[in-house]
Amino acid sequence: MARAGVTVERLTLAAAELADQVGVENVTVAALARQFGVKDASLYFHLKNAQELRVRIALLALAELADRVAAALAGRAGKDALVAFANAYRDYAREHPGRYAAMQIDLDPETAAASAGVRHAEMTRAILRGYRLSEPDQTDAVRMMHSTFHGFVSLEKTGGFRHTPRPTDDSWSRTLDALDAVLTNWPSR
Amino acid sequence: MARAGVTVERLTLAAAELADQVGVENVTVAALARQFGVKDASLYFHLKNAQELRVRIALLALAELADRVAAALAGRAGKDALVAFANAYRDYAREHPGRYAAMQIDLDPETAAASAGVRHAEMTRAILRGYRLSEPDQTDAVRMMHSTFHGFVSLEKTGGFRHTPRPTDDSWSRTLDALDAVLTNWPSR
DNA sequence: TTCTCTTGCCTAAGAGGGCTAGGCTACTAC
DNA sequence: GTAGTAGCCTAGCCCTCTTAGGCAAGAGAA
Repeated sequence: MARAGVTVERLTLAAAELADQVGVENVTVAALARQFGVKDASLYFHLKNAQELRVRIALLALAELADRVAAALAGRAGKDALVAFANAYRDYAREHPGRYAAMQIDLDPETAAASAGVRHAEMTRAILRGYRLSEPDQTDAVRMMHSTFHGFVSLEKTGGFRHTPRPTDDSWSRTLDALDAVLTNWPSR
Repeated sequence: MARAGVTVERLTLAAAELADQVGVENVTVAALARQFGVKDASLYFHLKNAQELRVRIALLALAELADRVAAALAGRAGKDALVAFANAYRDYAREHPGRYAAMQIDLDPETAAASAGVRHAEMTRAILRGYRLSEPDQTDAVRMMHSTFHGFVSLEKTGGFRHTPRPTDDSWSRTLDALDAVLTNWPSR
């Protein structure tokens, strides 16, 4: 009997691709086992449980996204950097809806701290250097920025913007303009 | 044999409460049946399938949220209205995490059009009357506003802000300040 | 009251998925 | 070559979703 050669890495990658195709909620241990030509029970040698699969997809996605963002930010500053970051973020979410959805699951604190989410947060702060904000304004601005990106992408995906004919791409770029404007002129108390 | 007195309304309400307690993904036909002292199969007399349950939770939540927002907006205008809307939205999401999560599922177009989401959208536009924006700026602004609210609430819930000590309430109110500022001075092309 | 029809529940049963326990086998290291 | 372990298997349990078919309670008509 030849071995199937299952590894956690291969499982995670296959799970991520499955997630993009059918949604995270449909990423099942059984489906993966079929894909690898192996029985479901066998996968529990590599995984603690089905939840671990989703967590691993999330961590993979966080790392991939961080890489993309890093590449997009290289050599840019100010609004240029903002737009590049935003587009990298949105593009990733659209290309990988399942991976993106997995990112939203609640990671336990230690896992989150060890994840690429940290790199992500650092880069977000890096963008704001161009806008010369000091604490705590910087934290507030980071949170607003992240909220705007995530909210937009998320609503766009679930069809929240469907009832108005205006192209979402247009609204997106105007939202980035607005974000740039408010960061440039952050309201002081 | 006394009848259990199951109705779609009672089912939906129980499902919504269950969702708030254990999450939408754990709202199961079987669990509801247990709660009503009835066999699972019996519920299919009232429901088409398990998905319908989640849709009904979503519709209930949309209606409840629309009511809350309407109440919050009464007699307010400008930034006052913006803040009232935002807080009503966030409070609802925090009090009813399961219902809120259910709201994010993808409703098919006709269902969505018949839902209270429409009322919601109208009220959002009503806020913007105070800021005197004309189309298409108004649509862009509505989308940005909604994105910010949803994004913030969503990230707050999944722990996305946990790595920074700053109280999220503070970031929230500063975000609203910023939103007010950018709406007041919407960047023209 | 009695008959009838509909409504609301039931049992039975199959298809999946999650997961554990225990066993066999192929490779690895000595 | 042998011991040990890593990688897979079968069997089996529980849970959920869903369909099919049956029976009884209650409402309305005769």
